[in-house]
Amino acid sequence: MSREDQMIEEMFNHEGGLTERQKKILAAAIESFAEKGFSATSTKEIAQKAGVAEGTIFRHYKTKKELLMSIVTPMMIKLMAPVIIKDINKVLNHDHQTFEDFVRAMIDNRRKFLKSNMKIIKIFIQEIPFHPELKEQFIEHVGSKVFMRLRQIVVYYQEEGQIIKLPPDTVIRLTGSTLIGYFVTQYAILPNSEWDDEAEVDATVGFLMKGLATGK
Amino acid sequence: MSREDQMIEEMFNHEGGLTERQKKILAAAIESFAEKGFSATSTKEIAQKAGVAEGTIFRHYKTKKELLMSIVTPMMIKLMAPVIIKDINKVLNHDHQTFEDFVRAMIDNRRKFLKSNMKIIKIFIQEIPFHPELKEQFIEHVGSKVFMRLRQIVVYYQEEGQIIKLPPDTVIRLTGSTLIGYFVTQYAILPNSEWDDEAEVDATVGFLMKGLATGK
DNA sequence: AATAATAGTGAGTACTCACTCATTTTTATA
DNA sequence: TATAAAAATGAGTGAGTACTCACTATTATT
Repeated sequence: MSREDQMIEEMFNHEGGLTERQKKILAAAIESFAEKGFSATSTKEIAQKAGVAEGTIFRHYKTKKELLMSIVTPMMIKLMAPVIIKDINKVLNHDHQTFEDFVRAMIDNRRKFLKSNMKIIKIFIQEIPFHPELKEQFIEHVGSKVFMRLRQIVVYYQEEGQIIKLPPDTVIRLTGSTLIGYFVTQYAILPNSEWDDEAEVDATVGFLMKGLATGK
Repeated sequence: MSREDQMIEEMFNHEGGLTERQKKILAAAIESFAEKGFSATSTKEIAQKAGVAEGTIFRHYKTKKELLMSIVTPMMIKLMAPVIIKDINKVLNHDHQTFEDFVRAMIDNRRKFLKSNMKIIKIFIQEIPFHPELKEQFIEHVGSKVFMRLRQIVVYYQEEGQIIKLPPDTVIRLTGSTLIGYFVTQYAILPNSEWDDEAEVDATVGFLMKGLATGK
């Protein structure tokens, strides 16, 4: 395990050092922030939902905003970790022979992440416009590192002749748009409707592959 | 001009019957809601920015929320109007010979709409998660009508043999994801960066066309 | 068992919130 | 120009707001 891997492992387990009450506060805050938004949620409400005195919240988090950040920041670490550790290695080790293999693996991987972090991701997206630090943190963590790796991956498959030689950033944008659109439709727009997932995944991946096929 | 067209015209000009002070209040509210969010904006702040007494706001709008709705609702009418009136007719009149012509016209059309309604659209997107009525209104106006028309358009080009015969809703999703991704990248993610728009539009449209090409 | 350190409490603080209403200012009508 | 109607005002209202702090309960250390 590399030094970088260890760093990330530590960041993951950072949540381990939480008291029982702290966990309750976090759970209550996640619930309320996701539902009503940061601004419209009162600390009194969080305390009640957590079954804790209001003062207890401020013993652990200096401000309400610090509570928000302690929910959202670790999620960003989680967001980037698998991309820069596992998937990139699989590509470089030729575990994913085709770009399609890679995309399908990404879909699986990101779906799991989405499902187990729905509420926190919701909070993150909802609050990004109002807290510039969030965007900055995101660029710092995800933007620089993940993007760099994704560029490498794209260039790799381009040089293999599997996908069109557009600028890598453009390829990432087109692929990202398509996959995010797939997830948003399934989980945000039509969360309760009938949805033939196998067919939709096939259509989406098929569309992507044809759209990015080499011009030859 | 059909009865439906007239209805929409009326809805458009609904803004006409506004006093000078009302316009100032709306402008101030749009500014603050877009920047800080609905919940974090106080009526006092809006009044000050508009150069108006706080009571004046409540003479025209019973509640702060009614003020929000009076900003956001007309925008939804504007959003759907051009789609259901102009573009659909052009398609049915064979003004857009190819699906590519249609997509490019849509990009132009929606870009103009976006540019002249940036802040209100920002407010709408930011507040949707916290006000279920907004989502319901959106489905009622945009969802039902616009979607129906888009389905017709897709079926038309499918029967012409220009695009693949996936379920129309899937085609709309893939096209929508691609175009929304293009706009979001340009205006929300990289609003200050260098961006070769001609190249990006060509890449995006090219990707779409190849991705949706018939399998023949 | 005594002491120290940490965690938890909830009433209290100064302040802000959306909204009201009696009063004043502006506009329309005669 | 006098009178009625409409619009605008801003001090006032009670109900919150995030956050503090003197105090109590619990846990760890000697």
